[in-house]
Amino acid sequence: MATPLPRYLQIQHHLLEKIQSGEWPANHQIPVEEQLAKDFGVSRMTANKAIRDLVQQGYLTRQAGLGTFVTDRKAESPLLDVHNIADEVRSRGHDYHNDVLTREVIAADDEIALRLGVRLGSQVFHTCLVHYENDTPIQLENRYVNPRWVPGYLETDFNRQTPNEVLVAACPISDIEHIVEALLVDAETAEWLAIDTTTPCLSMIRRTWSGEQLISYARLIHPGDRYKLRSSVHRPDA
Amino acid sequence: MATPLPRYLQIQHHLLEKIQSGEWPANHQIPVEEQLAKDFGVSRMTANKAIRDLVQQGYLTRQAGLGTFVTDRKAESPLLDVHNIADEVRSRGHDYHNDVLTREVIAADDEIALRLGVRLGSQVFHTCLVHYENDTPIQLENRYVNPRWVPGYLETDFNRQTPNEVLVAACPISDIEHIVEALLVDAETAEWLAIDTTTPCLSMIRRTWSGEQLISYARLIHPGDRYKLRSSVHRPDA
DNA sequence: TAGACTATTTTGTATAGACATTTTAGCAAA
DNA sequence: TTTGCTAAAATGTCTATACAAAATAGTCTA
Repeated sequence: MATPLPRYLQIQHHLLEKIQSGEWPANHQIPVEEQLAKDFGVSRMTANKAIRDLVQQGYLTRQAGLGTFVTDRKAESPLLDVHNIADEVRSRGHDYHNDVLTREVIAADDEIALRLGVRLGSQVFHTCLVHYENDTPIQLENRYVNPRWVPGYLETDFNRQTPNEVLVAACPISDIEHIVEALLVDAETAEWLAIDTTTPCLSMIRRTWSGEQLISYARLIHPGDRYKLRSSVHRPDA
Repeated sequence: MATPLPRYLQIQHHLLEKIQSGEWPANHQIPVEEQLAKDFGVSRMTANKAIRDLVQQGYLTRQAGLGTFVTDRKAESPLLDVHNIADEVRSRGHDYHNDVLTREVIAADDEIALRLGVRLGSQVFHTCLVHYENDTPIQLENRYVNPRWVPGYLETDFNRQTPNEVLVAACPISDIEHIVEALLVDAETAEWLAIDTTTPCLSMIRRTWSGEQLISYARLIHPGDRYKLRSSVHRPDA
């Protein structure tokens, strides 16, 4: 590079490093403009420009008479996350395990054939698992998988690799559809989730495609008081 | 207000008006810094500040040696259409209308200040609406809007333009975050939605950004038996 | 005619200084 | 103890100027 980095960008990088390394936690007061200007040997206006940009970008918060502080914002979840429950639990520092209730090959009935896009009576893999966070059930997963695309699905040790991970490993996931609703569950489901039948639950139906191929149809039930679904969408062009 | 609007903000407003009114279409070249400075009787640096901010916010695009141009935005994403409750209802061939329960300016308390990213005590717009599909309530919308980015919000006729549409019209929506959970609602909310307090409901918290600016914080409550949330994600690269 | 040079326009970065506004802290007066 | 004043610290806005870098249009030259 013939042209060196502008000095205000150098200052920004310095500040971002402090913020992103965690050396400056949320609400930490950063050096005042005059000090920054002195440290970097620039005028106050240049330090101001550097800070101003970071404020607009949401990293810093300023208040006249008080100072400039690191913005307190929650960790943003990855944008197009394939939503792996095991990783999610572990990222909270908790233990993850699951119980496999069902692991079978079935003939697709009306509903499954329709939802999975296969012929009536086709052989389809079916699993039913309860996922635990620290011994508390947080999800009941009922999943139907098209054997054509993930032939080894049923042989998986699901405590080593979640159903989701098996799919991701087997084929590139290109499309995901979610249908979410709130409902009450039947007695059997309630028992598996260790809740009663008056607890509102989050039902999530997830269909997963690889290219034009419908790979898997899953129905996930979360006890309402133990789970929140978070999603972010970012459009870089707008 | 004893303190007049800073001149660089006056310039920004002038430019935004030209852009949002359509007088300056996409790719239109705006007056050069020197001209703007002369028109508003300010120094070039002040005009530069005004333009610089709008570039960061995505309204303008600059190129050294060429000029400053109105950013060419892509057509609105289906994401927004899907989440526009009025269009959704009408697309089902049903009638849509809403009741405005609250329409006010409030001082941001702890929670609102945190969630909307504004200073404690800042003035914030607040509206509370019930959305109907064929005279059946399907959503209670509690929304807080940052007045800085959508100054005319409170004057809207919400039966002609939903809150969501007002935001989309006011600024380019670049990021949306949803947090979804299942829960039971209090007696007042239940009454508004014409349900009882044992009906599981879908709670959706939606935060909307334009660039790095947090525009709006909304809490949407749907009766569980009357609504399903549908979302699709497509990853072209995978 | 193709290529090199030049001038012009416009944005990009940077400076040093000035004054205004906001907030807090400390001190003095009621 | 409460109130009010003042000083300070810090950000907010603004100016006038300077030079650098990028793109373009025009001109001169080989």
